Amino acid sequence: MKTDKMGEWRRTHYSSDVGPELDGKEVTVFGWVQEIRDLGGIRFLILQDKNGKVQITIHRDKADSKVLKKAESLQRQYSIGIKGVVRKMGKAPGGAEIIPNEMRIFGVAKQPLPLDITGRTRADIDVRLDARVLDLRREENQAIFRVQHAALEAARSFLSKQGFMEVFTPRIIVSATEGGSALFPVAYFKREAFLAQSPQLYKEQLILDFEKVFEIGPFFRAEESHTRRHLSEFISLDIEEAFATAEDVMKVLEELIHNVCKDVTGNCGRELKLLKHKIEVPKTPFKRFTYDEVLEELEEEKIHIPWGEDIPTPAFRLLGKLHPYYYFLTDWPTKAKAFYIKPRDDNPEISEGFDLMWRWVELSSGGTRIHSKDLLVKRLSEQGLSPESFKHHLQAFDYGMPPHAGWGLGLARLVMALTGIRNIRDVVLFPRDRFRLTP
RNA sequence: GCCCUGGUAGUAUAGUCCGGUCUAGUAUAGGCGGCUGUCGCCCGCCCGACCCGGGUUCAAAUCCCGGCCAGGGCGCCA
Repeated sequence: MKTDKMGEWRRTHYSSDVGPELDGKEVTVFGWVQEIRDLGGIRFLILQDKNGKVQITIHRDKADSKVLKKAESLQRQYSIGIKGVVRKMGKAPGGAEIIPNEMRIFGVAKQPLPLDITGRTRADIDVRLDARVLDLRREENQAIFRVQHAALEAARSFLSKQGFMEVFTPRIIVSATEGGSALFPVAYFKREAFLAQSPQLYKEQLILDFEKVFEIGPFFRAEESHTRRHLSEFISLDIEEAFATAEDVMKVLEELIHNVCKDVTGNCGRELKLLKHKIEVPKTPFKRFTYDEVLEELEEEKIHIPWGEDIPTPAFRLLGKLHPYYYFLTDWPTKAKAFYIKPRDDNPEISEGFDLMWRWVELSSGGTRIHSKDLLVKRLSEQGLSPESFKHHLQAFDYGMPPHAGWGLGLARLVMALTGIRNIRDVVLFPRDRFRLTP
């Protein structure tokens, strides 16, 4: 099919701008055909753009013959332009519609589409992800990413006001020595390198110069996990602060969450309505439970966890039922935390590490860091890591490393909390998991 | 890596337990036709499917075995 050129046409209004107050005004709108309702003598097109939908109405006996002919050739998902006159009309959605004088077809769409873009016939997530750009036509899906955008804006603005500076650390790193989760190897010229699993070491080094830094970026973990809250590639929001303790950065974190919730609630009314989700803006300070308190609580529920062990997922699910809000878990056993988390001075068995939970999901994890080189080297060895392979990191500790603390927050998990979406794949545009590498 | 569940038109499902009634039903999308106020428009007609391989049986969408794929869960996830 022959398509039209955009030519000199430029959009004058978005769908959301078209209302009864524009009655009689000529407008140019661009967008995609979401639905066609042909009643014979009258034909309704629902035109969708990034802001919403507007109805285009074509009367068979009144419309220009060229417009009529084009209208008859339209199909779902064609991208088109309409130049027409707004008419106040109580019977139209939003109280107004556009009567076209001219129509241009820019892009056609193969029929039938691989899934229902109106969302009435629901498709499985696998089918939806295979046709992700079409899946993202659905307004609820677009709403998720607008919420994410608002959350990011709120977080950036909050952190900047608190004196944090945004930085970027390398995604390509030299060795897999950070311990813990598996890394993806990459061919780096003639050497082997790895994709970074976190900015941890770099952000710690940078507080020596900038004191308060934050980073928002993708990280990679080659885990075997296949759950609704894990991906191989995820966006992490990290901060690190000099001359600070766990309690200090927990305050930053809870204030950040509070601000994000407040801003998203204020700015994303339409999106939250589309998602049928209400955000309860959490009051600060958040509740804090110690590891020991949680173990006791679980004991009452007949779940026994030996002291020092990590808390298994089913136990976390139960905790989420008991505490359906944002809360901190503190005083973790040192051996359950990473090598760089500082043991308490009065009891080295217990660390100054913490987790921020939302119900049963771990949103963030952080703590006071070790700033003594000797202790850090000792902890590395205890965890079976070689201090030699950390020499570039350790050099920072020779140059006046101050006490410091920080945390990392999983963006997609936060968006899940903000939208009520239960599968992390739904809140990532093109998710990468153990089995999915396309599209 | 382990466990559970599933795989039927473009999409979503019924049928599977208890083999024959299935020439595989329904909705939606798509095609054709009709309809001047729809907003999940409506009405009529049409197109379109049992994941792959093997086995059992007179007979397999249905039972068995293997494979592939998917979903969920667990472990793992500094």
